Amino acid sequence: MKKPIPSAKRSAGVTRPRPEPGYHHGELQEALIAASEAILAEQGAEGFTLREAARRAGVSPAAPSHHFGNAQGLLTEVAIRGYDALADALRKAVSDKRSAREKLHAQGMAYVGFALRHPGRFQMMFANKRLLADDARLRQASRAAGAEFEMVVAELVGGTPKQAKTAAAAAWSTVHGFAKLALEEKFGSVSNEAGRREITITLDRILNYLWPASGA
Amino acid sequence: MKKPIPSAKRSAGVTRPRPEPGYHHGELQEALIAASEAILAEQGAEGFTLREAARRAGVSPAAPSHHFGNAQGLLTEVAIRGYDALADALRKAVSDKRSAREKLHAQGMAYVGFALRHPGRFQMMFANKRLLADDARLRQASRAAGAEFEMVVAELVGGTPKQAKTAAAAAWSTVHGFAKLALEEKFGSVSNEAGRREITITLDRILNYLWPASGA
DNA sequence: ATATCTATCTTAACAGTGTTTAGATAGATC
DNA sequence: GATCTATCTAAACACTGTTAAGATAGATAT
Repeated sequence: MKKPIPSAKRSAGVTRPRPEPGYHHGELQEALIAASEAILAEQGAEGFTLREAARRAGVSPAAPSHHFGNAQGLLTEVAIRGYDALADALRKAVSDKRSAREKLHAQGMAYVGFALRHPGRFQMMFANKRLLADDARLRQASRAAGAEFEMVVAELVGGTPKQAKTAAAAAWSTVHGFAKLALEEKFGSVSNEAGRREITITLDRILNYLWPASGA
Repeated sequence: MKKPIPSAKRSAGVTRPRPEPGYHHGELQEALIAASEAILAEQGAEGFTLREAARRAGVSPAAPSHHFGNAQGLLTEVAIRGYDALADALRKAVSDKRSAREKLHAQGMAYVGFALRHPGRFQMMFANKRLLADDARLRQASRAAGAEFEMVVAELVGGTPKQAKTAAAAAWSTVHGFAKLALEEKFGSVSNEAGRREITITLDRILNYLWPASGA
């Protein structure tokens, strides 16, 4: 009758001693998220179903609703982790780079690399209608990933904050558009390693064209 | 038993005299495509269902299969018309422009304008998994729209064909990414006219930043 | 230790989806 | 006017997400 949806009571104070399944699963939230990510990795964003996620976690189709409300709630959690992973990748990409231009270049490559390596997750992260688009944590995670871009771009272009914001939007649009078009096979096959390597080369050329060494 | 799927017997030689509904609809293909486009306009890409399209056309859920095979077939036809409309918009955008830079700028604005004015259709055009991605006519229509870009970019950059292709991919990626991110509300609300106008201004700035008046 | 309480999960059902099969109907052809 | 063929319907199937009601297990309190 009541719909509790605690959704974040798991790590409250003391550690849980019994993590393994019984009637009470114990780790259902994590199991459902892991199952969802596995489906996205295997079948892509269109292949996800709530029932399949429940099946893989070994519970009934109704079980997820107690933890996530509905499918959107579960996918929102998956998307948040996706944005966190993306932000990590963008952060790692700049770690060993000197110039701002090198950093931006590396971030662009890392962004598309993430999309090509995790297409299902990536597509779901930007499938607003399948997520709780107004969720505060989701918006924060998305913003945090975008901030990684803005920092590097601000270093590159200098200028006013407005100019920096414009340049950041430009960089994000370019790599995001390239990733999306690549995943829709507009630049050739993406299902084999050879195709992905060629696409990577194309991206490299695009970034060098738009942000040449001489500076903009 | 047999699955005919004529799919293009409509305008074969003589004109059809009786276009209005009976048991034989007469114009079911067009009616289904129109219904689908209406759904996409009203509900977006996620709102489309084959049964709803059939409902609007006044036929049973099984009727579309005789003309389009399945939902992918119908949506492929819708996507083809979408690409045709997009190519038209890109063509019209350059018609009154002088310099190559003006043309590219106008095309970019037109591309995003199309996406913002027809979000459902636009999203469906790039939802490969919901279409017959290998359909020859679909690929041709998509290529034709892309060619509008390549022509203008070749005029702008000159250089080798490879350089032109890189530049075209860069331009397409940027405007496509911007459109996609805008539709996912990453640049603010897009549901009201004020929001759309601000987004248009942002795009204008991005294009001026990436392709400045001084030339590249 | 026993009873109670509460979170967790199941069973069952509902309305909806895309697709297939078999059959009915209407328009065109001979 | 009979036959033929394209077109559409009716019914069924296996799915989907979600909800309501009830069972169970673990924790808490007595």
